[in-house]
Amino acid sequence: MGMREGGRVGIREVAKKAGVAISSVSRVLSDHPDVSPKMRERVYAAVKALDYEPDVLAQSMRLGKTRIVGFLIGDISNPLFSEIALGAEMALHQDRYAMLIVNSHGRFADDATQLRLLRKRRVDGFIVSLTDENQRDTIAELQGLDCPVVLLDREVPDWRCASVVSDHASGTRAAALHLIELGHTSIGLVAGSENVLPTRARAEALLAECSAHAGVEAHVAYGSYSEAHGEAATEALLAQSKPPTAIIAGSNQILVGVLRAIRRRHLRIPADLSVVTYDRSPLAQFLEPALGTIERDTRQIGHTAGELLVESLRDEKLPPRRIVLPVRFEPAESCGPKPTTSGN
Amino acid sequence: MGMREGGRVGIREVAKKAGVAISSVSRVLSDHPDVSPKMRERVYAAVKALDYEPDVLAQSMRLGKTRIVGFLIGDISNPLFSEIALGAEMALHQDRYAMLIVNSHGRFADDATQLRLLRKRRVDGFIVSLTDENQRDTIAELQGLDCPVVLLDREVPDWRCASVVSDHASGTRAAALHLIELGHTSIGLVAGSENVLPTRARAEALLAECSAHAGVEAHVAYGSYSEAHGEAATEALLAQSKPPTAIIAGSNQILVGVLRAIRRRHLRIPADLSVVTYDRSPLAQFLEPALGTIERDTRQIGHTAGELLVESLRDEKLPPRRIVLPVRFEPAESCGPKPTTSGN
DNA sequence: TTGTATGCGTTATCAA
DNA sequence: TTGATAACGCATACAA
Repeated sequence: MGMREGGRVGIREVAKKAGVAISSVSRVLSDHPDVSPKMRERVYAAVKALDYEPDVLAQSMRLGKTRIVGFLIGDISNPLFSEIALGAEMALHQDRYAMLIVNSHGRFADDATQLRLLRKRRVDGFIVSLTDENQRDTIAELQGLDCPVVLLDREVPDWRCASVVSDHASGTRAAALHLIELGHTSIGLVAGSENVLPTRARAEALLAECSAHAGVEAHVAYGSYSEAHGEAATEALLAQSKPPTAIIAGSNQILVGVLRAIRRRHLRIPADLSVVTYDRSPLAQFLEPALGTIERDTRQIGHTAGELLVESLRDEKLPPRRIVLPVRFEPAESCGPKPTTSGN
Repeated sequence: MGMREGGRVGIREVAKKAGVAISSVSRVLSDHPDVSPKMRERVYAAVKALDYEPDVLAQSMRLGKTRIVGFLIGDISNPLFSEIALGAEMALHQDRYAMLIVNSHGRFADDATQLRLLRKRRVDGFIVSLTDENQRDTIAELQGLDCPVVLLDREVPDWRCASVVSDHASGTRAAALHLIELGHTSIGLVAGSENVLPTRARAEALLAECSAHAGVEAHVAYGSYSEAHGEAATEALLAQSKPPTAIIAGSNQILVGVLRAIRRRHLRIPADLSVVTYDRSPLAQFLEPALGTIERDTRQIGHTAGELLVESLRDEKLPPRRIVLPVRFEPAESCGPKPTTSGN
């Protein structure tokens, strides 16, 4: 082993051992074209003998690149995000990028703070899922970055940026149409924050689909992506004089709240109320009845974002691409015909 | 703004602007005790005027510290792990540590590979949840690290290391006792890999509790933490001549397989078979019937691990601490009396 | 208390 | 094709 008394073994020791210049060692290890086979051999022998590993810190400092990607996300413990993170990590890992994950904890002010932190860490690129697309601080911070950024299901006003988005509209329209065909004339959407693209895209799509059918109306309850909002908004929707007969839950967390409210009111699904949700969770398949689900391949979303970022990292002058990924609607028993009695 | 033509603004520009030496700027910014108030003022003024930010890369290289912690985990998309990761990130973030997450994807060979990657990245410390505690490569890599490590629910043979573990035995004993009191005399545990502490601790506890009661036997099916194993192992257990009348699922993923097998056989819970599972998932509360659960505060596990690591980082010569966190058993309707008819 | 000068471990420029 | 050497941006030992 090449254990040196003081600390680690550096390129100097390798050069000395191989009897060549430091610069030659560097050239060999960075695959410079102009090196003789003999030189290669000697250097590699010394490297192996000393068990030398280049110091990435020094390399980063010299090259101005860290080969680290920053990943800003609302909350890694959200299964949706953690799946995306895994997909991204797999894509990045293939190109030897590491991933620094930071959470905004759903606090919009933390978007800018965490971006700044990542920038200070000198990450080479960003994958970003903002909590709020409209904060001036956040936008300024984003625009100030002089490295590739991939937005995850987000769009920032007046800023062209590479992004990976899901085709929320199509999935939502399919679900709405299904409910309408079952006779529902009032559909509630317990949505998340208006400040992110998916919420707006879904609400728009639902409203559009409903408007396209005479006598069908939609109720959208904006709020946060939380159980609490899911529960409260469902209560509010059902407390209306003419409550919806079908409800769409805007996320896994919201779904929990929706189901809580439904349980508290002792409503039967779908006899009293039809339910649809976005994004499948692992145990959903065992719920009774099975839930109609608007779903997408979360792993793929992350992987695509990772690939797109790597692509931009390879050639920083590439025009920003916007990739749209499919969304499916899977009907299930939780979607039934509109109840004939209007009471609850 | 301190925009410089070429690149970023460095400490040199600040020194020049303030009319002081580079070292004085450095001292002020690193809160050196011996600096006059006047100097402080001038430097901070220049810093503010130029919008100077120290280059962490250069700092890291100089200090030999990155203020980054490496987090090795089986699979961040596993809700259990992602909750732990969130807790850890919160603790680390408080001490201005960033977190580099890498996944071993449940492949034991990747434990060593990913650890090596993190080491090359020069992280200051590790939080590690191994896929396999007994691989020589992994152990060698771990022992070769010359920085603090916190093991997550793992223990490495013949190596003292700081760790955060759950009190698996107590939760498992409580569940077993509950089932035994309900009259069950054959309890199946669909466990995960024998190569990690939780599996062994749980199996041991179950076997011990069963042995302590005359006529009660336990069947442990080891395997992987996967749906596939959950399903296959459950099938195998139920196909025995004297199948268990209660089954404990070793993880969320295993639970999915267990429930699949149960559904395929059209067994009723708990009339035909009682079910208990480890680790609560978000939608579990809406399953019919509710599942008896052996659970713990995953967020706290991560947070504790983060704190413990920070503590070790503060004083590297601290003796390794082992922190044991509580595990609760929450009975529910899925645990019923032993079926009187022995058929299935 | 402040300034000067060296080195951290590389890569890259230039000359040989 | 190879070698000597100057940065990269900062922290610190030492001198003043």
